[in-house]
Amino acid sequence: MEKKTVIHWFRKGLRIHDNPALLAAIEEAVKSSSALRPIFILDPLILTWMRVGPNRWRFLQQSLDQLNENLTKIGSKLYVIRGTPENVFKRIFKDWNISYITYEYDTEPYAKRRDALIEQLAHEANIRIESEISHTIYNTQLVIKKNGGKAPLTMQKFLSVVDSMSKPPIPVPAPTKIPEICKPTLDSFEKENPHCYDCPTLLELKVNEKNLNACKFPGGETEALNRLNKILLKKSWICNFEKPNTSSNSLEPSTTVLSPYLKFGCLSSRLFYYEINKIISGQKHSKPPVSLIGQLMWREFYYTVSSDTPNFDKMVGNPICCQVPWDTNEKHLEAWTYGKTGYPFIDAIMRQLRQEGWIHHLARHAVACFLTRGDLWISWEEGLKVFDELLLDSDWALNAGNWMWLSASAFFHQFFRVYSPVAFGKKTDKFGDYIKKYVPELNKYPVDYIYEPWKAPLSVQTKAGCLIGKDYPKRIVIHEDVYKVNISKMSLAYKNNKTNDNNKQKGESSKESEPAAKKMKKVSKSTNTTKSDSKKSKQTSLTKFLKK
DNA sequence: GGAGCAGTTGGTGCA
DNA sequence: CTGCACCAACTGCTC
Repeated sequence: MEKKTVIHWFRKGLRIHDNPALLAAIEEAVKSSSALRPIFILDPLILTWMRVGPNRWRFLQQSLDQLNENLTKIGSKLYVIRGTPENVFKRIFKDWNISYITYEYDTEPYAKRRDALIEQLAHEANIRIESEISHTIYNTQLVIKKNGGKAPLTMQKFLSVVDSMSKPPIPVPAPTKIPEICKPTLDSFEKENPHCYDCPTLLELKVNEKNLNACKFPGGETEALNRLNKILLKKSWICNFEKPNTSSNSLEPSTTVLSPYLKFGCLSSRLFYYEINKIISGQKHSKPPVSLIGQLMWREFYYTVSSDTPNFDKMVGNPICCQVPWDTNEKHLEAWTYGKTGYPFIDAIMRQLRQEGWIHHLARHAVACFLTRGDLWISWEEGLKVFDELLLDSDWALNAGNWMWLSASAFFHQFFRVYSPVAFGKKTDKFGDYIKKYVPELNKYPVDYIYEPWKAPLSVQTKAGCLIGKDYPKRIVIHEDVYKVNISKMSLAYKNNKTNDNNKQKGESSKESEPAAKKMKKVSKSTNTTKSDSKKSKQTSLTKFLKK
């Protein structure tokens, strides 16, 4: 009989620092003189259905490599096991004589289902299983409890709730040397194939290295800590940080780019939180929601709301999401996705996203507004899918939450504030250097036309070697026309939502009211000017009110 | 229950 | 260059 084995199961949390579940596993292994096997499960099926672009596969591959390195340094290693979690556990329950399993708690619905299944299996096999909270700074369930059983739906409310709670747990140190006695022997698979638990290569992850761009943000815990430590040196920058004042289109990132490391858990959000707090305490400093701590609080906020909201990543069946009759337009969606809208600022952002896997938060605002309520009137769920594929930091809760925010579907409601695909970028890059970098076909354009190349006279276009409509697309919509129509469509969607909500509350059948989508089509044809339309709607709501 | 205010990050035009 | 009113007018929260 194989000697007893203790498992720590890595999923997110790809680090050894501030990893309480890993520490618990080590402690148990030492105490019971068991073998310690830290594992990561690589499900080959996921390679076929998950929306993960090559940049993020590379980031994961690098993160696993560094995790294995860091585990090796303390006398262990990472066992990467191929298969579905269910099949993998069924097999190792038998082969490894497992007595105890630990993992980091995960709030995502997919993860909750997965973990419930494994907990059930462990229970049936009489194996102890324990999870620790360390992906978020706060325990999301406690935040919800403190707020009366519901997730706070505004940032201010969230901040007041966490302020009234006790300070979050202090990060735990990384483990040091693991005793020899906890070293596992080779199992029968390893005897046949000594490399069967090795970290995956890019080839195994079906990434064609030839298609990859230069790696700007390498994955892994060591990279994460190096990046954090460099930032921590900039004390006055940290104290003065205000997100809205950072640039969406500088040639090098104007923010920390720690998000991919937080997403995979290469960096502990609690460590980041405590290190920043150390620096700002006793100093004059910016405050949430715009400060660096505020950025972490936004992450907590979305994690908390998403854990408490059904269908959080969808419009239909999502109780906090405004139901909007978005259009489908394959051509426009494709133009947006590949950076061919004819708006250089928008296209530069979308191309940077595809190449590098990271774009500034405000750049995300500009393209998200453009896709949804601003210009194209396409569902935020389509944008979410593209971001999910291409972002290194794509995080289920944050991605859906921010898409709802930008499309004014939840959290944010001032839908009449629309980003201009021309004016917004000019504020921080008046010469268009960012555009020239990512949309190189325009790099000979004079500064007067770089944001609006369709305005360039033919002679200028010829001289710059780039004809609009041939070498660079003609803009696919006229922003100054469509955004006004879209504002009034949004206004109507809000009104319909309100009536539907009221009907629901009264317990009336919603079938009686005309479906929102039908109403919308009628109106969008007749909306020429915002003024007359909104006056009309004001009147109708007033008469309705008087009739009551 | 209604008024008033605030809400991480809009754009434009004018003083 | 900065500050401000205006655009038309949203929701959630507080009092």
